[in-house]
Amino acid sequence: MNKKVTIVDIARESGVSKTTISRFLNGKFDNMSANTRSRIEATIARLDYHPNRQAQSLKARRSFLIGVAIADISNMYTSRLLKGIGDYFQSTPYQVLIMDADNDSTREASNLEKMMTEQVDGVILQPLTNHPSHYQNIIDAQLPVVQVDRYTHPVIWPAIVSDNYQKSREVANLLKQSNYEQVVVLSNHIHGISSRMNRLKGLADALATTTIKISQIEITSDRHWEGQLLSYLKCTKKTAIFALNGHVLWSTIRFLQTQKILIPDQVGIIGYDDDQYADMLTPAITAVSQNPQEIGRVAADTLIQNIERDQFPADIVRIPAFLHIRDSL
Amino acid sequence: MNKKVTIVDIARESGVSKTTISRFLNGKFDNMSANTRSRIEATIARLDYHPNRQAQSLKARRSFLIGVAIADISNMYTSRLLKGIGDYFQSTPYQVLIMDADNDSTREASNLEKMMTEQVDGVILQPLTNHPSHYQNIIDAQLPVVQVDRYTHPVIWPAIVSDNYQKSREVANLLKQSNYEQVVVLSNHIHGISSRMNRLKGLADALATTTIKISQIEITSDRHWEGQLLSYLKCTKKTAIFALNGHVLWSTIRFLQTQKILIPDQVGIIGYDDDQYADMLTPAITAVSQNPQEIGRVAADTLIQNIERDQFPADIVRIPAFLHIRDSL
DNA sequence: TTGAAAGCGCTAACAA
DNA sequence: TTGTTAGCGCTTTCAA
Repeated sequence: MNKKVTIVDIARESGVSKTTISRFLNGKFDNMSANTRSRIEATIARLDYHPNRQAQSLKARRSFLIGVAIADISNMYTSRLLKGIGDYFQSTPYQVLIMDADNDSTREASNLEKMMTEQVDGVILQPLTNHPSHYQNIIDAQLPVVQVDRYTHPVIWPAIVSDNYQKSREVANLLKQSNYEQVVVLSNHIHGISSRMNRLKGLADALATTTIKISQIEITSDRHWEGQLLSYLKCTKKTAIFALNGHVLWSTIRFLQTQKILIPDQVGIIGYDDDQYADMLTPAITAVSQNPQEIGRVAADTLIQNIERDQFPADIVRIPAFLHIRDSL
Repeated sequence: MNKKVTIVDIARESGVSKTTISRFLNGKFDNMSANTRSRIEATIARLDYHPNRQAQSLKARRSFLIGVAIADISNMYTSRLLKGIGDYFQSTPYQVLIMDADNDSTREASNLEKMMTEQVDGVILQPLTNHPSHYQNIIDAQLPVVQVDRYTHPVIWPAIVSDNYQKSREVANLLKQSNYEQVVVLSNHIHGISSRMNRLKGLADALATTTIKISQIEITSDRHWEGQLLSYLKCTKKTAIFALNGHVLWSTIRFLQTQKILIPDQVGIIGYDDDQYADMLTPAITAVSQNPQEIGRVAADTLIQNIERDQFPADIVRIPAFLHIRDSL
């Protein structure tokens, strides 16, 4: 490995002091002769010099690193979220440190510890649990944090989320219009995940004054939910399924296909569609699609406002999702 | 913001020198009294101390940062690749700096520049172009690099990819068995992307001795390709479409659906399926699915071998993809 | 078993 | 217009 070239090398080769080089690096040309400036420029290019970020950070007492603590990296919701975040930071001096918790609370804690060690200037957090006590270390450190997709209870940091509650009321209207008598809500572990709880609550509130019955099935790693679902479908009531995220939606449809249960004749279905393929199935699936890219962009912007201008914007910002009405309900 | 607690604070509060604290941090307990050790432990916990990574890096002259330069972050291939990379580094002292080029060569160059400034210890690169001259700066810096998904020509760094060429030969066999007379290869910009070129070449080589005719359509941002495709479908030959990536596959199917062109009666289709939903359509789509997570894991491991043991393994490692035969061909 | 001191690459106050 | 110097938080050599 070749020896790294440092500011001292550039200073020596340019015949000036490293102070002058530092001034050059930081764009302070006010009191610099054009000659010096161009000589430095040439030397830097010739030696392919890159200022050492660790040294700069040490001196500046900030890392220009933003931690992004993600629940699970391998789904399209997260991909698009990261696209929004990455695009925002592209034109800033910040770098993004993405850490995937793989839906494991222990790993999330470990990720946040690592972020502290990396001296991140702020965190974008998709929290795995809704209890602030899980995040005591970053609270104590008074690290700027913006939540995405979900929020803790009580809400201790700004949060950028979809308008889940409102969207579920729209879903409820659809159910009423089509004379459904029963709706089965399918989701992964729901307790403590604000987005899922709001999706359920919006539906429950909107259906409270009707005779439409709500049931709920939580999908676990065993396939117990399939039997439960079948038993709900056995009754004579006109039934719809509401799948609270993309993965659940596709698992459910796949299961219905294997059981030769016809959509929408034998059961209606609606769900959240992370992947935007819902229109490609036969029948096309009525689905809610979110705007995670915009959530990411707004979250990044909110965090930077927070870090650089000590501004704390509104607690919860709701980015509209869109309900695509198609043929499955 | 509260003042950061440093090694000096811990030293003072523990009544020892910072040398001793440093020894503690680095697990050098050989010559340390149990008393001292536990006192330090307590102080660190009490003050919630985190060693400053920038200072450590500066001293150690390495950042423990790995740069991951990705062509486009928002697709499932990349998500699963990142999952594999992240899982690997989880248990190491390295952190991962992911940068998305958004399929823009200029942005890729800028990302690599940023990585140099961040002093990354190595790079995992999904190259946007196949010409090594595009990567002159990281070549000059003698930075350890491992390529994923694609490789430059000539191959200047180890590469972990799918067995694209081989898989296309299998596709060719399928085409022969089903008596197709013509195949239209649909893809994004193909020149300079080794994976796509190999997918095309494998097919061409395997069909060279047959009468099956190969045509190629490159998908651009205008919708010109749709007309081209239709004109190929007008002829009387039994025709199949081979879509070289997931996005192209879905766009094509969506287009065929709008045109009411029946699969596989009027045209057969086969393609690469990043999202693993190909079995859910009607008819289920015959598709190649890759193993990006394993590619990521192997790439990470190869890079670390390279960095830590100066070992340079085989040039190109091919991770088997799998051809799922379903009903669309 | 522990500590003093130098130095990693950079910035900035102060001096010239 | 440019340079000297101290110091950011840590590791490590050498000494005790």
